[in-house]
Amino acid sequence: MGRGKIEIKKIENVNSRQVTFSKRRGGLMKKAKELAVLCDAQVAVIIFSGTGKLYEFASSRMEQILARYNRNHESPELATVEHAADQHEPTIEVIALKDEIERLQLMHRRMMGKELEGLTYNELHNLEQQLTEGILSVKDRKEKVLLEQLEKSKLQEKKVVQQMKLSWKRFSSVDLSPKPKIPKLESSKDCKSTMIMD
Amino acid sequence: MGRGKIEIKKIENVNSRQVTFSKRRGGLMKKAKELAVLCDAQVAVIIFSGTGKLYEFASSRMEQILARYNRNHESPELATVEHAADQHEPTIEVIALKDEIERLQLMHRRMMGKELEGLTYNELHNLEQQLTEGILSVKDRKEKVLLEQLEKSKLQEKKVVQQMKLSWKRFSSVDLSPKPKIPKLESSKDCKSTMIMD
DNA sequence: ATCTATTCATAAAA
DNA sequence: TTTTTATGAATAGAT
Repeated sequence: MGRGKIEIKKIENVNSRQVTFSKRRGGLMKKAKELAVLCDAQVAVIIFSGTGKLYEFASSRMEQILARYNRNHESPELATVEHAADQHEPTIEVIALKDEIERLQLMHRRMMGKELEGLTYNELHNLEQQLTEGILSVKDRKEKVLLEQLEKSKLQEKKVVQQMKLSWKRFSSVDLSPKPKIPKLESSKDCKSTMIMD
Repeated sequence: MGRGKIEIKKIENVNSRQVTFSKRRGGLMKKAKELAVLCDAQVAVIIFSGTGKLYEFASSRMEQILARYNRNHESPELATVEHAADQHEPTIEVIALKDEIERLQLMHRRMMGKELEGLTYNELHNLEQQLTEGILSVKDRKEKVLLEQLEKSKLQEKKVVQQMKLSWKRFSSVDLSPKPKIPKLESSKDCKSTMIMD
């Protein structure tokens, strides 16, 4: 229905794909609304653009239609299913990957204490167990990190103190040192602390 | 688009409403499919006829689209973390999806207390905070589930007790009949106690 | 976004 | 319901 017939396959040109999306989306929404009004039907349309933006139409509250769908979906013998449509071949892999992401995200949200509604007591218990173990490990690790930092600090401090002692000795030129000094070894990179005088 | 223009309002004639429904439903499904293919969009259409029959179209798994809808709908301001790159080669999208899975899996392992080596003290602290909040929510939910179960148990118990009382009464009142019937206790949730007759 | 030449969808009839 | 056909709608490509 335009200046020429088109083949129904993915439009490769990004710009015209976007334009067509916008036009046809509007058309689809209009048709959905007309169907709902003319035929007294309950209609819901959900569209995600290629860039992930959501568009929706619902002839009544979307939640209600989806709830009804979920109920009716359980009994397939009562539903006429005009299902389509495996597209090209890569989409199957992509769909699988997206499903996996979905699953992982749900798991993550549940570990954050969200969307726990569907879980049984045992599942909740296992989740709590996991979280408890996680916390213990994290606390352990935190402690270790702190200890390491402390150790480093002490070492640093010691070096600085030694450095200062040395400086002091040289400055006062008094040999009170009980033991002869081993040649100074400046191993650390930031122990540059400039020797005064000489 | 037909032999005459029509007004968009409910068609009162039942038969022509039915005919129009059938035709326009087909048209809508076709348009939905075309939109999905042409523009690489994810499209779902759900229709309940006036008589309650379900018709559906989904360009991929309906469950997956509805799940995605639920996520996006709850927080419209949070743009879905969809691939930033413009897809021309499916491999780019696939790689992006795999990376996301990688990221989510690492996050998950860290919440389980594994692979914490690279994290700073602050990151560990935040992680612990998250886990703590998660545990609190889970414990809350667990308690709620237990309470609900307890409530249900009590109700069930009450029903059973009533059932027994009733049975007892009948038993003792007709104990002169040749064959006293002892009704069986139905363990079903809806103890319909259908023991009339005699 | 707006404009048309075309194709498409469909109302009415069969 | 499905098919046919005349017509109004939707829209592809251009501006």
